[in-house]
Amino acid sequence: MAEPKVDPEARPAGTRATPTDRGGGDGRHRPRMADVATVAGVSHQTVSRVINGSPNLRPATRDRVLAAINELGYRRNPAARTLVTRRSGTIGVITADMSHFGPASTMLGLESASRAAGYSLSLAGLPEISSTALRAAVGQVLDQAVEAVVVIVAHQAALTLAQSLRLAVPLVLVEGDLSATPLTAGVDQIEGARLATSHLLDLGHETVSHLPGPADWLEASARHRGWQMALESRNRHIPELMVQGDWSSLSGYGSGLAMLRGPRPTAVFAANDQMALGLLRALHEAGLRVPEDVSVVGFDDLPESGYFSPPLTTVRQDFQELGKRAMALLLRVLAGEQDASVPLVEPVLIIRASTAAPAATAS
Amino acid sequence: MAEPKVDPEARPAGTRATPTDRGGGDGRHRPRMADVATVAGVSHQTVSRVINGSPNLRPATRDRVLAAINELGYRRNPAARTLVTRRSGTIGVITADMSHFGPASTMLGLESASRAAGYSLSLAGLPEISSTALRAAVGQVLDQAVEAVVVIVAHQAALTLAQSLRLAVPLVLVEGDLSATPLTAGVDQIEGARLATSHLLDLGHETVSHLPGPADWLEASARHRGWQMALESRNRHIPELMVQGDWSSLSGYGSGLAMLRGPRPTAVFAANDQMALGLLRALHEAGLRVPEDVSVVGFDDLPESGYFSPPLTTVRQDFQELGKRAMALLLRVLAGEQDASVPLVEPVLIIRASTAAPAATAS
DNA sequence: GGAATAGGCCCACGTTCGTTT
DNA sequence: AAAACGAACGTGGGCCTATTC
Repeated sequence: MAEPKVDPEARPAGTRATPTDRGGGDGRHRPRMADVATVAGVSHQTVSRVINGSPNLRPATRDRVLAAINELGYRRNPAARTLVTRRSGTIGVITADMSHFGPASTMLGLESASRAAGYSLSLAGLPEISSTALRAAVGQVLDQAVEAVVVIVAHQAALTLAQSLRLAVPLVLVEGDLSATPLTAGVDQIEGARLATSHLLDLGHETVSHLPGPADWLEASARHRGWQMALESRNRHIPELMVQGDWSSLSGYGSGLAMLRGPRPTAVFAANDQMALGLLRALHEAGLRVPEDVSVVGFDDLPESGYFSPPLTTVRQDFQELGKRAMALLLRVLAGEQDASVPLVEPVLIIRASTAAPAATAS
Repeated sequence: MAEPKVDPEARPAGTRATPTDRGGGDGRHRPRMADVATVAGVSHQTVSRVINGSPNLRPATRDRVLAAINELGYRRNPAARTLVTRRSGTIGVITADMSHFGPASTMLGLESASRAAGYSLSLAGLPEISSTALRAAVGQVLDQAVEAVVVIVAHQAALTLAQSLRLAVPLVLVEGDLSATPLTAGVDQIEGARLATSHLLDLGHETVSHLPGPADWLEASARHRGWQMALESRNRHIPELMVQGDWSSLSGYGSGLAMLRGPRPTAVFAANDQMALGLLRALHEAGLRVPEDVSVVGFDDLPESGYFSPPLTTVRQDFQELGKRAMALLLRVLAGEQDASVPLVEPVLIIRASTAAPAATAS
């Protein structure tokens, strides 16, 4: 285990501060409760009472203590506090790639919700998606004595781990599926995929092709299922899947090129906006017009998606709300609620210019 | 100050665990060092020595302790450790909008670098960009007893705060300017803007218009300056600024529309890729071709930018590298280096299809 | 003069460090 | 040389005493 390699205080390494070092309240060290007590002329326990809002306090005393706190710039020591209360007030967050819009926005929602609840966040990233890396990340946050763990990695490996791991603290998985894991917050991916597919069907398309995301990501498989269910419920032919993407625009582009070598679909539902963008590009380069020749629907509604060429019809998920729900779920579990759960976030279809009725068939 | 509202342990509120509660090593509680010691038949100090790799240890003892640690699943208590060592091993990270690609990627780099150095990250988000919110966020991480603070908010307000604040711990500002703040890591924005502008000039454009970002963001003003310097150094006319954007595609679109009402430039340097995208959209809707009628350069190189219509010529910044440099800088400062600094990250021009020589002028 | 009310004292939390055996 | 002892980090909780009306 790597250790911090440096000492933040200018004291020579190995030297310990002796009690006389601090000289009873001079400005050299971080003041502690006792220093405040001295200045206010009370005991440190009274300072503690003031800070924690005990009701039995003479206003004059409280004011004196508050003034002393202010004067010294006192902040309580979270380590000492954690030690005695056995509560760290910290939640561990594990994320795979926070440079992506979805997870990053989820973290944003999580952060504001956690702060509102008085918790702080300790972060752990995943250098790669693997069971080992996940395990290491869990260990990393556990070493921070977190009171709970949130995993924003909607990957099969994370699901498996969540199911197998027996932690002393609750673990919430942020994913988009109604899976078998007890603690889950997510967006209703299946409904989102249905929305997208039905929209295209409603426009008059005979059927809809699907550009799937990586199969081991839970959102990808859920969207795949939703697409399939939407077609089945209307008794439509289920086209062969397009070449599976990896969420990136490049893979969407590649899948689009591959698609163009076969019979051309009139409508495509791409598993996310990035891949949809790559697909748009491939279609454009092939001289096909969107939506006249091919309609395209994405998923996510990136901030940029409304400015693609053409502006992309897509399914919006409210990631920030997702983060908030995950936190709400956690709070309930921490409060002791047995079978706590939160409803899935409902996705919304955003209709723009990349979808239209198919050109008159075989006319 | 909001407090965590719940108790993670299933113990009734208000009840304290008495020493007999834990029953000397049963599985009910998080084991402590003393439990390990009991199992291994040594004192708890010896366990500490094993964990901290003290040289004076009989191998047999070490093995026994290690076995006990394993058997009990012992993890040391960071609070107790922090209390006595006066080191939290935690760095506070303040970010304004981590759902954006830049800051999020920077955090990614920061996270991996900090973990490698044995530090963990404590996160604080900004509900809004303001001096007050910044101050609150700093307070929030300070309440975590962080050993240092990284501010990923390249805003004027953050710069001002960083200069005025006298913290007991170092504060590194991640921004893109060679400003007067002592502790800074950044990408060379001026050079990036120069790269973009010169590229357009080299293609034969008489001059280059600029779609600026919000003036109170340091990157925006640096890019503005870089653009201006590039034109000046070649004695080119400096066109009036386009309507200032707010980094969003929408604002780029709006600025584009406004531009089309005046004399049309042949080349535009947009302060980021999102605004460039909005501009592309506005140009497209006006029936103008890019790059034939207007050349456009962006800044950032989003993962999507290569798939815009047309693929966007832009200036790439390596955000992850930026995060790593910020961390490297911090480590040096924490190690006591007086005038520590790290070189700016060099941006790279990525030439794609949105730039070309101007159409023959006044032919 | 008995009940509130205000505030002090002791201890424990789980580590690490200097000293001693 | 190897390991135990004792103390200390700064806070919060239980308990108890000294005020106050």
